[in-house]
Amino acid sequence: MTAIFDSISEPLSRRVTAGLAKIGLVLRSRAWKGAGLAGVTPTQGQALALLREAPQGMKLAALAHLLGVSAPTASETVSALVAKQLAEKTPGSDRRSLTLKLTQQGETIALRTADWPDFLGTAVETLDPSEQAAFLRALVKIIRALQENGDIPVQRMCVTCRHFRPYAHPGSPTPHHCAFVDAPFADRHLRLNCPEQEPAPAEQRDAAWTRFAAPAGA
Amino acid sequence: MTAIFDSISEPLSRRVTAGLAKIGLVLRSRAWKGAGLAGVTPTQGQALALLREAPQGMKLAALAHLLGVSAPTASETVSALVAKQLAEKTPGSDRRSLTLKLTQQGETIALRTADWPDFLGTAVETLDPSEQAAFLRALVKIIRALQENGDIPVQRMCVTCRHFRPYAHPGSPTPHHCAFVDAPFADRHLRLNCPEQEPAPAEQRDAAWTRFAAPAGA
DNA sequence: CGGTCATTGTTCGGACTCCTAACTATTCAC
DNA sequence: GTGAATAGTTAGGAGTCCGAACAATGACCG
Repeated sequence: MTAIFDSISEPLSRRVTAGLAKIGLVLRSRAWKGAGLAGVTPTQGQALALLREAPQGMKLAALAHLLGVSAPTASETVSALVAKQLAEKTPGSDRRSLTLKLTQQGETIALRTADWPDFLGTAVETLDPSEQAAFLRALVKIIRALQENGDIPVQRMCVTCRHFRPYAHPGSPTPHHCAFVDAPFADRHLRLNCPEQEPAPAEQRDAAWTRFAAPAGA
Repeated sequence: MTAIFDSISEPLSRRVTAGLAKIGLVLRSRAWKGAGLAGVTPTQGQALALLREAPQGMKLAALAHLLGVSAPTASETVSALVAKQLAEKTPGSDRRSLTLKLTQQGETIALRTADWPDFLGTAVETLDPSEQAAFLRALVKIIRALQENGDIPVQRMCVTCRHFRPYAHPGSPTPHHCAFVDAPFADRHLRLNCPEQEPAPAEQRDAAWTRFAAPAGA
């Protein structure tokens, strides 16, 4: 039953990564055009978005880690934002560290630049809802694997959260449960960046993952 | 049956694009580290990969378009590659245009740098095969939508190919058919970059797409 | 033939991205 | 206290990216 294409094609996972890379490429190139209009460049825009998600402020090293760049690059980027009066450096806990915060203007710009990948959202919406949900579920799995491997900074995802109860309601259309808001939910509600997320202890996390990742969800 | 999460969450498509953006971010940052070892930078590596797929050579403007950058940027990038003796400029059809080709060394490096997203391949392989296939299918849909919208250069995909016969074998595990090699295939074999691809005329393309995209494939 | 006009690619100036290496200031550990 | 770790900056260099202005060449038209 093996098709000829199984032997003559590149591996499936390779074609998938190629596809993801193509999307990454266009995101990068769009970021220059789109974010450029708002007067900020891609990395600066990314930094604004990250700072917006951390209203209590963020250290430079943390920002560098999240951006996936070295400390000097982050330092330069922040300096540029400060020069544009979109962010400010406030004293941190130490006298050597500092806390980064957005200014009023920064908030405004951050909201505006958060829209730049809208063209991609439009493309995603050509998938029907159940396909989007399955796609999101697969993305979560991929990102978790990257995180587990140390290839990506730790994300505030449901699947590694203390309040996540996968398949607490088997058979239901909303089979999972969030113990924080005490409500059931489905794959389509999975979050990558929940403000309420708290990392679960290792043992709980592994058990939850095993249960969540089972093919049939059984 | 609407869950509380439907009202308090960001839209599904937005969370999907956020996930794709996160993967794009790590690809970018990895490209600096990984490709840096081979002595080429991300854009240069990307250019090598594109040139490798076009053994007959490529014009500068075409490369710029595929890279998603302006002509000056492409010109600089190519100059860097030529200086490193990884590519060469040969006369084109005109006396103003030129044809870009890889050198022997360039081939070697292109093969090496083609490996850099391997860490992502490893993560993708944590999905079971049927989930990978569904993921690829969804990626194809997204990329097609981007292409249709002019957000991404035209790709050599099965779904827009003259030889593509979606669901020519309904009910079979390999329901589609490629008229070029005259063999059946499945979603998991879909290609994003087939050397044999020839764009189908508009009418055929639309008919094939309608048939392919139908939820049940019926 | 000569005059436009579009095309192909380059150069220029400037801002940003990104790194490693070297540096200052501060804090912690013993 | 002295020395090691930590937080961030500066310096230098290669690369990425753009728009504007430029030289060629080719195409078209009167």
